[in-house]
Amino acid sequence: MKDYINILKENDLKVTPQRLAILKYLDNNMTHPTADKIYRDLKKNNPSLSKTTVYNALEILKKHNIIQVLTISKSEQRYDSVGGYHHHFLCKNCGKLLDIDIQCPHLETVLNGKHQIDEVHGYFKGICEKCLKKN
Amino acid sequence: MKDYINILKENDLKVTPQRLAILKYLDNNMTHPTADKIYRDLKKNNPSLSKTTVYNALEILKKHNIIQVLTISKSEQRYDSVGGYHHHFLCKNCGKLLDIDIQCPHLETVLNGKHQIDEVHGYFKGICEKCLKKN
DNA sequence: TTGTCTGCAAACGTTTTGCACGACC
DNA sequence: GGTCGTGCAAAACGTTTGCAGACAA
Repeated sequence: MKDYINILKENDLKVTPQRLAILKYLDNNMTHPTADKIYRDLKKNNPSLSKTTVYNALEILKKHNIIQVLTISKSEQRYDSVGGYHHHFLCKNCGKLLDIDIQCPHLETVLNGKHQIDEVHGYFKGICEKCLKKN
Repeated sequence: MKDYINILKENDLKVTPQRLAILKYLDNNMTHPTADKIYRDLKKNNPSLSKTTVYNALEILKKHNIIQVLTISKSEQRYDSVGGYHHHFLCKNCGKLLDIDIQCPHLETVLNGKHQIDEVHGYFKGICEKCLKKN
């Protein structure tokens, strides 16, 4: 188990139970949840939790590059603990959001000659393996 | 000038002045506007235009792959006439959304073995050339 | 103690929905 | 005449803001 307390301290962030819970939740959750999903799930064990706190915590964790925001789904943001450089696939049939562990360093290299690239998001949409087999 | 009427007809879509205006606007606009921007600009020459119509038209054009939706900016969707396969760069400083005309066929090829890939979105974020020179 | 974080409620901006009217085949 | 598109208003949804009290350092 990761030392979430130190992750926060290393980034000069105050350690609060809420931040720890969110950090831990994201790190153990491969579903790339929305802020609302995080809120609803964590509220079960912490009934006083507020949505504002979830948004605040996500915002500050994002600023320190501890987590990243995915905008692959329209009209809602999904969150991801930044465990190595990877891309994402969204199944338009079942809605699952999967990690894609292949890269394309080619693109970033070419681009970095002109603009300064801070973030790279590869979003693929279609029908996932499981759904293909069903039909 | 493209034959927007035929684009609609080929897709078995009814031809209306509103759809034509939106199609033409998107095709001649490199800024990847939001639905609201499209609405505000087109309303100048067509005061009776409603937002619902803009959303309806964008939705049906999207379904027929005549246009595509970009989710690179958070909390708002931007639209793009699908003129060839390309990626996008968002400048976090000036907010400009630029077309990137390089590709990475590698990724899609690998992925297509497992999942069925219908859409590929490459989103790059950082500081654009112009903003870099200013500072 | 001091500055920051939390939690509530209200506001906000974008997108969606329900419905009546109008246009077109 | 029946289907589909339009336009208005209202609702829905995710997110942000203002503020008072609570907490971490």
